[in-house]
Amino acid sequence: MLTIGKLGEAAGVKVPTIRYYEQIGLLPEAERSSGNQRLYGRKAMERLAFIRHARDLGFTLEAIRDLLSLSDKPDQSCAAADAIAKAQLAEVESRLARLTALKSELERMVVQCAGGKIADCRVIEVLGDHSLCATDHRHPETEATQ
Amino acid sequence: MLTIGKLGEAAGVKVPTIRYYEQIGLLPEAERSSGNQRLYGRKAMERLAFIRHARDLGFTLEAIRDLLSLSDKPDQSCAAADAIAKAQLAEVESRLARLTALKSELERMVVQCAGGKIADCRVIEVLGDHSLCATDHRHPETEATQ
DNA sequence: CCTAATGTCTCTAGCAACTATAGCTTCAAG
DNA sequence: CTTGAAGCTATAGTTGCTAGAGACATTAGG
Repeated sequence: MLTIGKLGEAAGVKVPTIRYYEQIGLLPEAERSSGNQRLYGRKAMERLAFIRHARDLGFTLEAIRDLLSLSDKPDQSCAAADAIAKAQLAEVESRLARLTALKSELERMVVQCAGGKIADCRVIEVLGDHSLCATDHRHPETEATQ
Repeated sequence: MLTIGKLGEAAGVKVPTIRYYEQIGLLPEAERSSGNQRLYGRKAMERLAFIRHARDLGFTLEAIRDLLSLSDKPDQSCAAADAIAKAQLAEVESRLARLTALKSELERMVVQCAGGKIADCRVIEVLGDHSLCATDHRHPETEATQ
């Protein structure tokens, strides 16, 4: 049985994060030692590794919750799991497309900066006037962050 | 003079977001009508467009704050603005690299899902076992998992 | 066996960057 | 003059953690 610190180290997840996952019900309540410290076995370890890997792939905690509840029902069709993964793939592809456009605009901005005064700075100018920008970000509902 | 709703529509920014920007000092306090409603002129419109465009490019509000204060000093060197833009470009490039890796792993997961039962589902399996995954995310030092 | 240094406990609050709700007041159209 | 949309303030919620305070548990060294 591992204490929370060892588990975190093994899974690459910080201790407060593990407690947070328990709090929101992603991990079951851990067993406790006589001194009230959390103890984890192999099952908890695997579940945490699953969560972390899915987080690394950008799945939201909600999606992970769904995937975990699916993985508890091995006899059902995996269509739902497939759908979640496909949605995630679509999300990643759209972010990728947006980021690629962003990158080229930023590159143009940076290259054009001749190192003079602010008044002549292309960075400021391009940001101030959307029409100087080739790319169209008219209604991006998706976040650029994360 | 525009009301907040018109301004928001013109700039593609939601009304509560404009009030939020004012609250955190990104926009100056707006003039008010006799009935206490905010009124905006061309200068506010340009400033909001600048913010919006920079947000679209993924700049944080802090970076935008810096860029705005730079743009108010047209005689200074634009090295600082250039540095902010370069940092943003580096950030975008690193996200891009990560997302590209993510995309290929998700694609593999989805393609391999044969549409059977959860017990055989590659999506669940790959998520549960990091060693099934070629790409190495986020914790290269802790991941001797093999 | 005692002590000091970690590790763990709970609880609360904070971060970005908004978004939503409630309960008002003001404004423009008919 | 009335009605409905749009505005106002203030507060709280969102996601996925992270940081801090103050108290208890465990462990390594002397």
